[in-house]
Amino acid sequence: MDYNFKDIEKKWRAKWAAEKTYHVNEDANKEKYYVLNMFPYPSGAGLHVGHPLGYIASDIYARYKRLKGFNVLNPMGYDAYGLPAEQYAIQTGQHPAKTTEVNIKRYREQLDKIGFSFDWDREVRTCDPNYYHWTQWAFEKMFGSFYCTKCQKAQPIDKLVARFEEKGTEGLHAACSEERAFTADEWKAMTEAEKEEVLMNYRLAYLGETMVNWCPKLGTVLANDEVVDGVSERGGYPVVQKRMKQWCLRVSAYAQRLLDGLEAIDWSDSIKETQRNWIGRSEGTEMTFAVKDSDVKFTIFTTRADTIFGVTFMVLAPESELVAQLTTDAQRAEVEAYIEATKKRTERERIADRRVTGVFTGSYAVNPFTGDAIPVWVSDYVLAGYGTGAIMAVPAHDSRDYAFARHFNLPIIPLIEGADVSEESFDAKEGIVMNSPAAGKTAIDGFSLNGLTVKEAIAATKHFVTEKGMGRVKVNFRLRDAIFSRQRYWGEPFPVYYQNGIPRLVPEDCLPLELPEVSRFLPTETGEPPLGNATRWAWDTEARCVTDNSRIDGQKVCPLELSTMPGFAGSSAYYLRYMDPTNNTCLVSPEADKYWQNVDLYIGGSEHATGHLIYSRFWNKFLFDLGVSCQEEPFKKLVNQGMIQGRSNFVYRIKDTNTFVSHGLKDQYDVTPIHVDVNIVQNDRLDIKAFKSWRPEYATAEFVLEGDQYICGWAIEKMSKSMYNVVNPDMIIDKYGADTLRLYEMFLGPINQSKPWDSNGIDGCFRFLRKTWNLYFDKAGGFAATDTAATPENLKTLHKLIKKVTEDIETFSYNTAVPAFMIAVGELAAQKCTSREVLEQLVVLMAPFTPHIAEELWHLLGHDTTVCDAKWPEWNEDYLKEDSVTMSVSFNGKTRFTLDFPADADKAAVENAVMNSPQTAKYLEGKQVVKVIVVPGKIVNIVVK
RNA sequence: GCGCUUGUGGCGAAAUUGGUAGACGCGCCAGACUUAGGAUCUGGUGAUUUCGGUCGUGUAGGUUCGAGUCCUAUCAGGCGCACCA
Repeated sequence: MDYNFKDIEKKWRAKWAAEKTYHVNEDANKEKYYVLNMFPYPSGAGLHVGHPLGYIASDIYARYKRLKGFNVLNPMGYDAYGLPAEQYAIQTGQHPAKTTEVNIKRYREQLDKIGFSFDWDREVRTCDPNYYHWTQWAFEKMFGSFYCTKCQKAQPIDKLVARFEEKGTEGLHAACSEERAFTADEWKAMTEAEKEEVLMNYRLAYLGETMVNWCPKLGTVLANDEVVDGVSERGGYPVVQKRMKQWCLRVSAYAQRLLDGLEAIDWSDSIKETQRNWIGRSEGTEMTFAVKDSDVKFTIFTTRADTIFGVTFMVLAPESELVAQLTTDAQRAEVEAYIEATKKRTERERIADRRVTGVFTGSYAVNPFTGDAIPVWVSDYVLAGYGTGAIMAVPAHDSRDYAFARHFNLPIIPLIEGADVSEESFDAKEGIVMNSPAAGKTAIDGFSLNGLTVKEAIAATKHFVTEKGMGRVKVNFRLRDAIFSRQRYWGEPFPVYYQNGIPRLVPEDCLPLELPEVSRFLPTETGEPPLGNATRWAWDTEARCVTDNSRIDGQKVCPLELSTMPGFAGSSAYYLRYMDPTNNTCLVSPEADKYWQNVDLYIGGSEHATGHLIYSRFWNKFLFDLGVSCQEEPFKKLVNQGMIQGRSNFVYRIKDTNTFVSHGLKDQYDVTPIHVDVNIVQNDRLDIKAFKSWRPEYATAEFVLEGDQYICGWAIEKMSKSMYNVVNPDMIIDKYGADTLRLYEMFLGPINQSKPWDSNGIDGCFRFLRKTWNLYFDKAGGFAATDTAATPENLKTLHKLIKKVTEDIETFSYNTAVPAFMIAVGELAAQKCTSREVLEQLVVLMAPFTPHIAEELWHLLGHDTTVCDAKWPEWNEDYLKEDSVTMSVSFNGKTRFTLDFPADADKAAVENAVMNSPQTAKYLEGKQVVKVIVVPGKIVNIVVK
């Protein structure tokens, strides 16, 4: 009987859907296991073979866990809001709601063909009002919270208000945008607008005026992780720095917890390291400098407090407010010209062109240790957003300061014994400190660092600075607050309206605030949000509903916020929503949350390391503080699947002709390589007929063949339409079936490694499935399983396989599990095994990998339940025991021959037998035995002289 | 520049974690069956060799009876961060 994968797969897919085989409910009697894939953004191009890689890997694990008796949650949904979806819609001239709908349908069709065990009843879409209700809800909670740095958690903003009423900011521990100080009386005297403005400084979701990444082409601001090399990640358009009022999330408040949380989760070192880098914790000192002939004081941040005696100039960021205060009249024109010039440069230009630039302000700061006057400069190598936007420059021990000093001819004072700073700075934090202070000079209170190691000197300076009130020890993070508004149409609307200019929340019970229809949804270069085009887009505070724009009167009917939330908003807590996707009263019920806890296994690409994977950890920590999520970390274990690259094929056209030369002969001609559609090439052989009809201009093409074949060249490139190397899973499934595709994708190599797709090896996997199928049928086509007992040989093969496959699944080494199946099936075929007990367990082992064929065979074996409810077999070591072991005998580590021993032979017996064997005698001629090493079951090594 | 990661046949890759390197698959070679083969089945396949061997896991050292595996240095590729003071 033939392996008719088409009928088999179609039949079971229909049945699984009809019987809701993969639907799960909370079940207190069963242990839960939560498997999750990063949900896809449904692009217009559909799935290519790279997309399902992670889904297949997680599906195998989900099915395995189910067979092991766990109650497995394995959901799927769509990340449908955001920039990519909207850009696609704009490019194709359609409404994003429409393209999203169409794309999702296409995705679903493709996904359904691969035989996943997703519970589609739990599907979520980020653009669905029932879903984004809870995105908006979480935003409202963040707006209504501040971060207490003492108890290290989010707290209701009311608590902060109560505190201000009582004590003002005295002894306050709260994360904020800028430090402020006021008394209770001052607070009470503030107007409502003033109070609101103050509270914005502390809210976790706040309206802040900051430098943002503005992308004119996309017509929106972007978060830091959405900007790569100074251009937008989507589309590659230039990004400029612009001061704008934007909604932000105070992610920075959670920086320490985000860092600490990494210790407890099972993620790869590289992703953890990337996140640590992004969070960028840096312990240093803040020191205050006075300005000569002025009342102005300013603070700098340094990790090298020990180098205070080597400070020869100070530098301010061009955006710093201090610049205006410190610029003298004589220098004003020059400074203003410099700042104008800096503003014009985009981020990209600043990165590309690292010329040293800067200008003197005319002011001098006073070194608090020596009283020396130090010139204050402005330069764009100092960033406004980090530390205090001002630095003390120590050219001898910082390469950037060194370059600056060299360029402007400023003094360089070495502070470390033996450091040669004639050519470059000495940046390493090592060595013995000198010149601190220089010989013949004295510092305040006789302070000296001379003779200390750098480490000791840093500590001593910190201590001194703190004690004398000259500054404080400070931890800085590179992690910035996330900019949360986008001047775009296709995203979650903010549940915010403005009453007399003060932002207010749309009442919780009025959520979701639905995205309105607009006449034009295209973004504008000047940044007017498309939502401004909606006619009904104001909030009636009395009727508590959205109303007409025309009726805005500043009191009862107020304008709504017009920007929308960014792509990462909807993807930050979707794993919680899967637990309880249809709940209309809360994001997730406490019962569902308590049962499913958090994601046990999360699979997705490592490109989200500094985006989604930070934001969702932040979001979950916030919900944890609220008591909504019972786990602080959302994803216990993370597996990063590698990218599937494309394998392009080339034909070689002889220049100025329509003749194509086969790959092996191309060097004899002057040829142009041309990409050819990989779908008309098999095993690098061109289907000439298909090629001729591929494009009209090739209809008359002629060929120079090797033998009677045209061999194509190949190269590894990104999988993309323009390279004609996109392999569509539908075509593979049509030709070989979903089971073969699943098996082959796993067989391709380790799951976490990037690798090119190469259709060449797929036949091997198909042959294996056919062989497996044939194992269950006799020559006449009858079903072969009988009630004969399994032979010891059968059991050995089977249990070897159970052990190998179980261990490989547990460690995600699917690529080595597949060969184990191939070997086992080969052995069972050779053994002519027909034993039902063996064949049945083989089917269960295969079920996670190739569910369709397994289900078919399971039913042919006489079961009327699904194979998903079978029990994963356990291996028995007794069956694996060998009667005899083959041990290799080496001389000085070089293997010479092998000998067989009984499995239970002890060291002495083995040594005795080896030393008395004729082979050994032959090798020992004229040599002297120094030592004999016996590793039972493995090797005997004889050391000779 | 800093951090992470990977280097093994013609190709994708294995290697019980220090014990016979190259499992398994692709490709290639030979044979069988075929009108035919880009179908199927069987066998072979690291290099070299005077057929005894010898050499082989990016390179150079080291530890060890024994190293793909551990240590040191170095080279190359991939990824991430990057004027972060």
